Amino acid sequence: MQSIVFLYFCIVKSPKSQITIHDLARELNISASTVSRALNNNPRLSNKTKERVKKLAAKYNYQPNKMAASLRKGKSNTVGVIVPNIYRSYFSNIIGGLEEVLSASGYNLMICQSHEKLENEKAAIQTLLNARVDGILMSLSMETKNLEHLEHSRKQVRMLFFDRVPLSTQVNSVIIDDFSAAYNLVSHLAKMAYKKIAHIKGADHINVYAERSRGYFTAISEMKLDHSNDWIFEEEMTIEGGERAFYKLMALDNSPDAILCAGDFAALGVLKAARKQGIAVPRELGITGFANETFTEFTTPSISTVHQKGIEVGRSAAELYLRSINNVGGKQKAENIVIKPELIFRESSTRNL
Amino acid sequence: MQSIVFLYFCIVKSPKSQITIHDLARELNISASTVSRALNNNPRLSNKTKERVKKLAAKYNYQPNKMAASLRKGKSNTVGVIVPNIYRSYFSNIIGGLEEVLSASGYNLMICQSHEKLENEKAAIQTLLNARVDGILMSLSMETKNLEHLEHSRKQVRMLFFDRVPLSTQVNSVIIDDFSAAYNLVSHLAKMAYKKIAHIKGADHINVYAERSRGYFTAISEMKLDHSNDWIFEEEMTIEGGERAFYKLMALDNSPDAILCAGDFAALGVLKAARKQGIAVPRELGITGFANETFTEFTTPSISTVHQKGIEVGRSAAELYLRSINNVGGKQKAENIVIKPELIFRESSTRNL
DNA sequence: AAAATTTGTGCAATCGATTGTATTTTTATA
DNA sequence: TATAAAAATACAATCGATTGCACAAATTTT
Repeated sequence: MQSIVFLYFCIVKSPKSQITIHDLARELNISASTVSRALNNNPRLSNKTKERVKKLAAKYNYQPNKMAASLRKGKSNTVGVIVPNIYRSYFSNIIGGLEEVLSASGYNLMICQSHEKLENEKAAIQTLLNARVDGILMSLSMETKNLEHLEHSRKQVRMLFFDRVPLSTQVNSVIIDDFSAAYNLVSHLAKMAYKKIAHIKGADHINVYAERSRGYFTAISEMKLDHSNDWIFEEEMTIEGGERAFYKLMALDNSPDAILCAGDFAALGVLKAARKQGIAVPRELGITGFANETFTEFTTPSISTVHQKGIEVGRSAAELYLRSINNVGGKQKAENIVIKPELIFRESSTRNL
Repeated sequence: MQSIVFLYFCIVKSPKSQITIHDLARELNISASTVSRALNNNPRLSNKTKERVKKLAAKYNYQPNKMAASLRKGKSNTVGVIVPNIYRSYFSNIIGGLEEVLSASGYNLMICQSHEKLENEKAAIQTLLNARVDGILMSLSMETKNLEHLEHSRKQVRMLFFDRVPLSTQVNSVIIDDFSAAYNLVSHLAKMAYKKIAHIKGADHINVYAERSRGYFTAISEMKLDHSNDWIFEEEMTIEGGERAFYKLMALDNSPDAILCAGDFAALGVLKAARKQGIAVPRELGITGFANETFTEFTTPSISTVHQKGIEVGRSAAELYLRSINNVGGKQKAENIVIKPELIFRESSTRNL
């Protein structure tokens, strides 16, 4: 008796096996292939049959098994996405943009985070290849300096990079114009009569940081502004990184009066430390960040920064990806899209002269 | 000639078809089933054979086709996640926690956003069912008032809810103790000698908002604090919602001296409006929020709020899910886990008396 | 040395949908 | 009416991995 009750629980609780085209075919006394064709609107079938099949499918709430279809078609309609992490608003915005475009074209997203570790990046690629994604859209982790681990995935699926892209290889990519953004920030600071502009920079092997630095140096030299090697610090783009750099800069005989930070969190660190030291921002010290994190709008003073248009980057990446897969025959040249970011001038760098 | 060149491009550019167990079997002169067993460490095989197979698999960088395995096993090792959106830090933290635990157990995540729309929620469920996920972990959208659309998915896959959970049905769920959090915030405000505490509340059909309100009302009545229906506003949890409520509250003859907001963005709206009106926070007006969004730490004054421990919620949800699937036979009672949130007292509600 | 085990592999069916080819049915034409 | 053409549908193989069962080889037991 006991066991019967037990069995009853199993039956009720375990997920019911789903309806297949064979079930439908049996009930309609037709073959499974006809059912398949009916559901896919194959022109070889009569409308009458199509109607009958669709009606029954609707009645039973038939759900096609995508795995079976994918296996047969050799195409999963899923694309993998790897980002350093989804916490940062820039990346979650990119994902939003990707999803918007790709889901409209019938693709699913499988999202992985590298947490800035090469190991995780490799593992994520494995996972996505096993899941037989049709393509991988990714942004490199901080630790990724060489691209060997991408070689065999490149052979198996279509790849596309956004934001943190390989410097060397010929691949489809979407980035923003970090160079101009940094250049224009310097120009803005100069207009605000800041004379000694320092730079807290990120690691040079990451293209975005390299470009921001290049924009800074180019602007400084073209505008013939004061400069000094003492004003350049490579740091982590974190609050602590910003604080550390700030204290070192303020300890100099010849301290700067403005700091271009390659990231918002570093800018925030500078701001916190400045407030603690009683240095007036923006009057005595101008600060700019990068990324337009939500908090930059609400600090006191609010922080000038660069809106990287994540959603737009995501959309462009998705569109470029779709274009590349619909162009299988054609000679494919790597396409590199550059999105113009938008400078947002706020209190931290705006002073009345 | 032209066509040959064309073909050449096709071959080079199109993803190479991947190695299968049959390829390995052929090369080793054994059967595919033996290869499969070797790779799965089946005890019936000799170590010698296993070694040979594994070595060759490594050499060719063999990737098992998960779709084929899933199809055969009737189990995809993928779980679907539906959140209102991934931009909000609470949800991205939950996803982080889910991923941490589930990926360690060999599961992949497929993430969908409802953007607070019932339509999107339904579509996401369809998509996940088609992808044959093993389970769906979700948080309801704002628009979801009735649960009919969940009925058939409940029959097909295991479901689990977090944060925004169904009020009625018996299902596994993970929530935080919103009631106590709100209760304790009121108690904290009372300790700070605020006498007239208002409440900007969310929609009552969402459990989290209902619980926050209940905590507020219970505290007010148990502590015998002043109260008035004029001090209660249901609003959207946005900056604008907070601003609107603030102006209405300040227009009263008997204005409150503290506002318990059911969300951080509303609290931020209140803060912005108060600053604009020259009302001193926290001296003249106490403010508290909910969610510990990043910006709450960096506003001036910083905002007191509730840390909802998203990562922990995500981990618990994942663990509960794993427990539930490993317990197929057993009588399954719905389990409801409640995480204790952490109150974070900052400047916006802390005054020296 | 013959019989009984144990161990190692192969065969073939299976998961569910798709699709080239074959077959049947219907309609049009001679 | 017989025949050709067109339309509708069925058959069977396929995608790649898994697994129950059968069978063969090696080992142990009697």
